[in-house]
Amino acid sequence: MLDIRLFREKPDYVKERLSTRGAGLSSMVDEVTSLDEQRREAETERQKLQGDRNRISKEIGIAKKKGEDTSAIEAQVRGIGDRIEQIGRDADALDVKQRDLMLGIPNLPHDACPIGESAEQNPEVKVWGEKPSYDFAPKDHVALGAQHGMLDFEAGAKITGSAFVVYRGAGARLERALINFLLDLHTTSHGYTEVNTPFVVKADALVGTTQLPKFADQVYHCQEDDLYLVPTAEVPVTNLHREEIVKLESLPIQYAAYTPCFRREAGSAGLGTRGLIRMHQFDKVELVKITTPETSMEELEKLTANAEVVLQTLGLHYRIIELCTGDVGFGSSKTYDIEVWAPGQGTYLEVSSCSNFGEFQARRMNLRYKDENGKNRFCHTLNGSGTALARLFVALVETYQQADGSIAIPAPLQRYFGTEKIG
RNA sequence: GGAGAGAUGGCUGAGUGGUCGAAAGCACAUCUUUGCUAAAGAUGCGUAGCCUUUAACAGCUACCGAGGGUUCGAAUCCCUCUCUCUCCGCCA
Repeated sequence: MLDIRLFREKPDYVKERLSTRGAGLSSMVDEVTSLDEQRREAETERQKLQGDRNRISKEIGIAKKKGEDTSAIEAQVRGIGDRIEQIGRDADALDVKQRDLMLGIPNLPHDACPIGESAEQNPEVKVWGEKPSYDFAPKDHVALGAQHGMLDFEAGAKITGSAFVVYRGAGARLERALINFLLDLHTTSHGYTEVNTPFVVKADALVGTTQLPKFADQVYHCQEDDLYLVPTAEVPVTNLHREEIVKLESLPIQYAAYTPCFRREAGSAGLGTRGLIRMHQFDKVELVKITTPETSMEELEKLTANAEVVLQTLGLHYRIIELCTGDVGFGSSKTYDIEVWAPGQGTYLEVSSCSNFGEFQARRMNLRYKDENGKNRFCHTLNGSGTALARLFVALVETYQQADGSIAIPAPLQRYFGTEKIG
């Protein structure tokens, strides 16, 4: 959520920034400011009447002690009470309306975020390694998965539905090895604290990290208990500190967490992809940082670098693109996407999206810290995948397939997996 | 799932309809004093919003787990919910 004061004081700036995301957003600014004016007018009136009531009610108490008759003055206060209720209803309604509107307005892209209209304009900012070449026709992970009995899409469809998979044998073991490898890497080499959270959360948590209310159709909801399956560990982990005032000395707070991620992918009918690329459930190790406003941009660079180490250690070719203003996510002010090369697909796959949300999420979840002057200020929050598992699995098996059909396991992963190759 | 108890400011803990945003203690901050590494005294010490303002101060409003209700007036009475603790049941 954005700061309402920014709308009052610099409406043109807010409009200008929002318009870099796309047309149509800047008109919301005028809607907010006019609503805000009405709301405050009603609020001020209500508060003035409440003051009257408080004052006169006290007088009644004093008069009663003296044994005086107070029926006339009581009637007067009753009248005030009625007006408070009327005006209060207006004020509350305007307040809800304003909040709903504000929750639907995306974050302002940072000045450092490149201007652009769509994904085509995302600049490539880094390339690491090279596309591997093969003297045979590389297979894709679906074929390799079937060949080694690692991936069973039919079983996933049978017990749950399409876009769910069953990992078997070496596949299940590889998935588990990768999770352990990633958690160990980030906790021992990069200073993150491992957390293991619930995989279901309440609505407030999703509002805090911006999945609700706008993207309600993308999350699985358990109606009976009003709980949601996490679409990413970002949700439970960032919300760990919601409604807290954290100590300045504790910043930056850095967490690494493994969770499965559940996404309805509504709107992407058939999901349009083969294999593991786009599933309703996939594993992911997520990195989350809570920082001061002054350090968040440099922490974004570090976070991205931490995620890159994963691919470097595994020897996987990747590139980094920076999302332009027209493509950057709803809550983000600046985002890097890391895309790994998958030879069997002949394409890059997004395995990590590293974002600085500024105070956008912190404001929604009321996450603050006390600064040097003892003043409460909103923290900045960041997160990035470190990395998504399913696509990492894809890149790994497709990259390391051998002419004889076997799959080599990169050296750093061998102690987690147990052997040097599959097949 | 059943029975009972509870939820008050950073912490402990008073307060059962009227000058209560809330006693007291602890902790913390500043100052003073004695002096020596501890003690005494004074003052201050919640959050958010509104109004005003260059800014601050002052003022006003709301907040005593959450949401409703009763009342001229609610931390205090009533209802619903959430969470915590104890006992019983069930259970990996």
